[in-house]
Amino acid sequence: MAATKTGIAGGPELDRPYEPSQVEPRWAREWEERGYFHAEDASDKPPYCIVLPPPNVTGSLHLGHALTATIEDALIRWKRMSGFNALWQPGIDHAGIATQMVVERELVRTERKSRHDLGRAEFVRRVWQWKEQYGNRIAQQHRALGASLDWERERFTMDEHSSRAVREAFVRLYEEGLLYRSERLIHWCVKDRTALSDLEVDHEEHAKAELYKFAYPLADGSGEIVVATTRPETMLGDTAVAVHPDDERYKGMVGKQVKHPLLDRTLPIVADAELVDPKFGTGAVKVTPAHSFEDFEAGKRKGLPLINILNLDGTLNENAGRFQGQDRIAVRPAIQAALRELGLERGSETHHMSLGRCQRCESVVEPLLSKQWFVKTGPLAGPVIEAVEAGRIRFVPEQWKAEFFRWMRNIHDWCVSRQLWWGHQIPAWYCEYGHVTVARETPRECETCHSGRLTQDPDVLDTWFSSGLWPFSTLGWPDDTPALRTFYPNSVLETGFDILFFWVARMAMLGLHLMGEVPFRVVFLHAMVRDKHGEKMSKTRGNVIDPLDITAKYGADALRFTLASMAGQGRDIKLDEKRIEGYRAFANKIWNAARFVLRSADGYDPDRPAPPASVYDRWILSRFQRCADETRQALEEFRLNDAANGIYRFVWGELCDWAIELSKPALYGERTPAERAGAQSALLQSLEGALRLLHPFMPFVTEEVWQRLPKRRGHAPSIMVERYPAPDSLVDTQAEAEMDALVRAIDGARSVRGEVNLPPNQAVPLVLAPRDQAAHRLFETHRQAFTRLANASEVQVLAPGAQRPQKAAVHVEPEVEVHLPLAGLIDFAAEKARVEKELQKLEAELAGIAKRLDNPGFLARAPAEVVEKDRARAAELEEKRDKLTRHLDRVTRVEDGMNEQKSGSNGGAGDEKPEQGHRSMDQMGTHGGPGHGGGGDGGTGGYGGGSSEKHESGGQPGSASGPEKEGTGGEGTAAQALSRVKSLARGLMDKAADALETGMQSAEEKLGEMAKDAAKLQERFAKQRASKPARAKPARKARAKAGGRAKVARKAAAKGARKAAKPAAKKGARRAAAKTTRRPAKGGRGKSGGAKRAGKARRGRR
RNA sequence: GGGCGCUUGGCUCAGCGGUAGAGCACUGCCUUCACACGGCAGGGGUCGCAGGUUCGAAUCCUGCAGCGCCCACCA
Repeated sequence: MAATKTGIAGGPELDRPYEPSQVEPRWAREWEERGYFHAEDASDKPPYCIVLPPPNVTGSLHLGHALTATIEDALIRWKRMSGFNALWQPGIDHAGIATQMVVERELVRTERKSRHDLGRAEFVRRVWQWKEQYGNRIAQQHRALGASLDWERERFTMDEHSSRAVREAFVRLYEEGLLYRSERLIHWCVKDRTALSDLEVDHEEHAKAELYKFAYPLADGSGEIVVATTRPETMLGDTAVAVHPDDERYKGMVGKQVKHPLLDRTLPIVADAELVDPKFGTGAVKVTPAHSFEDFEAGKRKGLPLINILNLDGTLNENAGRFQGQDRIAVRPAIQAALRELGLERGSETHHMSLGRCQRCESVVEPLLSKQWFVKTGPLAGPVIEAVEAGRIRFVPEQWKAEFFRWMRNIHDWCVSRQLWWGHQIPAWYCEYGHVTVARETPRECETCHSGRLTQDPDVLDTWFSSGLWPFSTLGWPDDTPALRTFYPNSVLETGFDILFFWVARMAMLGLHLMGEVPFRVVFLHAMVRDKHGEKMSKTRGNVIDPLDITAKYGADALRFTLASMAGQGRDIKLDEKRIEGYRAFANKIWNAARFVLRSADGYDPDRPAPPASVYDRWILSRFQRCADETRQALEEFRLNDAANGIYRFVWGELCDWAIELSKPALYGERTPAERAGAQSALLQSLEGALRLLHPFMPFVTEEVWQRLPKRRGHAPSIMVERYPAPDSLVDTQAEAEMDALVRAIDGARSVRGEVNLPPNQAVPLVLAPRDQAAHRLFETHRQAFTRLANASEVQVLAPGAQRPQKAAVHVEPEVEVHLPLAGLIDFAAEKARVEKELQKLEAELAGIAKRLDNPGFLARAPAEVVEKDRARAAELEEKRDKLTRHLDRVTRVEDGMNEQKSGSNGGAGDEKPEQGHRSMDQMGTHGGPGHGGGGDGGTGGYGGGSSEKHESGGQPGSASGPEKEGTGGEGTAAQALSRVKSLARGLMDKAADALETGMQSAEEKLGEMAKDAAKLQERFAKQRASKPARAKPARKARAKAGGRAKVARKAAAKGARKAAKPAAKKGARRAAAKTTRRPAKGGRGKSGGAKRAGKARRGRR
């Protein structure tokens, strides 16, 4: 069909369904080749900059990356379209430990060699080789997602420039005394044989341990002191026993010496209130300053010596005497045995403690005395705290600020040296006399003694040191570059909350210190994407989902939109593939809407769009503008989910469900040429605008469709360099009000149709009874809308106050009563039940309001507008109630008439009565029209005599109505109940399957849980049965007797009965959605669209 | 041990003081010429429990229970 030719070679026709795989790779390539992703170093446009959190070079794209990319690309594309010089800075992190481990494993696997076999230089060369081979993968994966990163600026934390920045930062901090080398207790991983920072240690909660007690004999032989420990082996490094100074038990012992039972040493008994909790254990603590952080501090206070008993691989060293060479954990029984032999064992108990494990390899981390480099964080953190307090850095969501403060205010010095080979080697050199020279370039001689024999510190820097410089090192720092001047501070730093301390805090400290200004204005933290069990996805768990598999299946657009729509979630995002599937349908919906609109776009001139010709045109343009305003607002506030959902709702619930449907007659040439042009224009404009609104979220389908739309002269060559929809003056409250009334009336007609079980494809006549002249004009104008959208065979609009048809089902709105004169098609007993049900609903709501309005406290204290709203609502409900009551009267009498009819009398239609009162009037005759065949013309054959035929042929309504009146049950109800139970059961099964699959629960636990759930299920089922005791069986009987047609009546009657006890109303619920005018876009598209929502809100304010 | 967060229909989640919502799933009807990756209609929740504040509470406060996360060197 190729409505408009695109500039893209090989573009598919607007085939159906939409096929993302044919579109996405092409545009991803095209955009990049055209240079759209590139930002200028300097520009007249205002700058906007986000740096992509550099993924690990070993990384493969997972859903966390995809979420990051989705959010950041949405922001960048939005800003770019809004006239900003938008830079999204890409890069890769060398990821010290992680990468070294990956390459080491690979080495063992392929060559059966360790890195030591290769030597440092060769090993590092291999890592680079690995990087060249695989390091580009994640960048390609980002391209597939449509990420508009400025690839020309792509960086690596180990590239020459970054390395220079690292050395510069190191030297400056050293010179300022903010970086020092010191022998201190650090976390040591004996497996990876490196120091770890505090953050790289995970604490296993409630680790089960043995609290072991043994006695130290006093040196003077006057007795013993019993200590409790979870680590008996560390007694080899003990240099004291501590008690609480106020502990009466040990008062006389403080100052005495105890004899070490296994080594030839004595140690003092000291008093320390800080270290010792007299209530714990025996109240006496063995002190091992070299192997416990707490003891280390105590040792400092008491001037105790440090005895290191460990080698770097976790075995005991020469200080362990005869235990030398054994592993520190494996040796434990031997130590215990030795103590037992000496008769010093004093029992043990089970104890729960937290155990530090290496984040990477999970081995138990050892506190170890070691010489390492540290960053003095106190002086760096202070200014950052001030900056955040002053609002120079803002947190979104704000709750993270508190967490950030907590950490920053209790910050410890940062151990930055790592005993690895892969990373930035520390720019410090030592001469043979132990002097240190720290320099930017390799020095020739020692700056202290001028010795030429220098050795560089073999250690490398923590990966986070280089990524801590990322917001400015990528822009050219330490040079003063135009890019740095333009894009520092970055606008937003967006990342997962899990690296708030690792990365964000360090960037804030280093950035503020080295640049003199905070590195970013906003810290925007997103949730973690979890697997379907809520488990964190990680390589070690093996539960990583490759987003590209998802992309291949549903398209990058669908994945991105899903992630964006869930971006509001605080901590966890449990991704359900079904959701993605749903949004693929959305892309397809857009595709087809465009297909349709383009099909009748002939004659449309985008440079001279026709003015709106109908309410529909003005309405959809107005709604578009509201959607645009709300989207921009949501984006400004980082509510991406609200933005995405709002657009979804506009496109599906308003543009497709209503605007397109209502415009069809005009587009098909059934109206005037002006109306046709107006409809074309309004639809194309709102579709085109919606595409631009949506582009940051679904870049591909919006581009592909946009290219095919007729465009203005001088339009941009791509939607991604078009302007984002700006404020305009399209809002038309008049049109919205009219549409609102119209939509409610049509919805009402549909609803009645549904409830009396008319098949959608069966056209039936419709009679509208408007409240006043204005309503009359409105509905007269829009008769055709009912024909099309409520499948009316004929629409008659009565004069206000005119006689209503009597054999009808009805829906009441304030402006209009919608009558379906369906004699012969429906069972009036059912209609009666239906209306009674609705009346009950109304009464319940009225009662609620009345209770409030009768409450003096409410009247006195509630805001005036709340009271007024209630009054208005009450009036509305009362009016509706009256109308329905009158309708019920008519139906009741018709029912009698039908009985007569059944018995042969053909009358029953003569007892109509006027609306305004209860005067009996027989003179109506042909007045009302539809009631009497003569009122309408051809179409009215649907009721009256002709319909009787249908009636009879369709089943036996008469016979159905008999049992129904008492039975009030239905197969519909039975089916619903069944589906209910099925749902519950499914949930149960899913949970069970999950639990078993993950092996997270023991079978016993699971059984207990299932039993509980099963009880709940049973209870519900019982409740459901109890609420309609006599129903199921009579219903079945009735069906058997009455045949299919009786279903209508049964269903309606059953519902009436069921609902009687429950005042809560579905319609009321729907109305609730209307109150949010600010954000009508909650959740999905909804059945009734925004027209209704907005309309209801306005009505409420009246 | 300290701190934070969560508990709303079968599932995943919005709502956070004024009439209980969305998507998926479920039920019924409809292959009407944009779309069955569709349309229309419908069923389903006393918002974890117990108190309190308020004219009014999913919404605010307190306590309890369950779940999760972060921080911390308690032997």
